[in-house]
Amino acid sequence: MARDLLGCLLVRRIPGEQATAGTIVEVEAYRGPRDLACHTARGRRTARNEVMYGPPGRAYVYFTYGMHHCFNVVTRGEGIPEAVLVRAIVPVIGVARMRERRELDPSAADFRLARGPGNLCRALAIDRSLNGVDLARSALTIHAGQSLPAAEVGRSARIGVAYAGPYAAKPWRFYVRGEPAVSVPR
DNA sequence: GACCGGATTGGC
DNA sequence: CCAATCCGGTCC
Repeated sequence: MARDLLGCLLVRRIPGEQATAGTIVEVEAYRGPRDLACHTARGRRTARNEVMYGPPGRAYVYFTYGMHHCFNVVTRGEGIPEAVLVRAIVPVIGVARMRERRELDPSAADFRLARGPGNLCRALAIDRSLNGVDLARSALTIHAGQSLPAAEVGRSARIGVAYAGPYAAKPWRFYVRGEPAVSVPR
């Protein structure tokens, strides 16, 4: 599911504003109770991660480090709490609006607008008000894109999960090779 | 109710 | 390397 999300278009709509959107180029799979890096590790079930236990195709948005949001796609649900973290998109629609939200130096390249999960959420104005929304019909939607040749997909360990013991090294991060919008290790 | 640390980011 | 900044998970 994580691999399949690469190449899809993530669209953010706000009434009275131009839409903003981009192509997904970096994701990570979080594989439920057995995965010590997952918010549902060891069957944890709390108000924060509750939507991971619900139906698939919804947004799981959480707030972290006191200042950043992260956006996930719930992939299994109904008792199987797994999700895919979306870490980067290539800005495609409403690029100027995304730039306004980021307040970056005007000389910064477009590929920096939504590189990294926190930056992506800022660029698309994603916050906890979108936690639980249906990604097929809501202010945040995902649309099929062109499929990627396997040769263009890179894999690595996930970012920022060094605490997860044996699961820290699992190669469950997927990204588009050579794409500058992908966060650090490309 | 206290305490600890985070699926990050950007600056030094 | 480290500060920013606040919420949630955990334990008492």
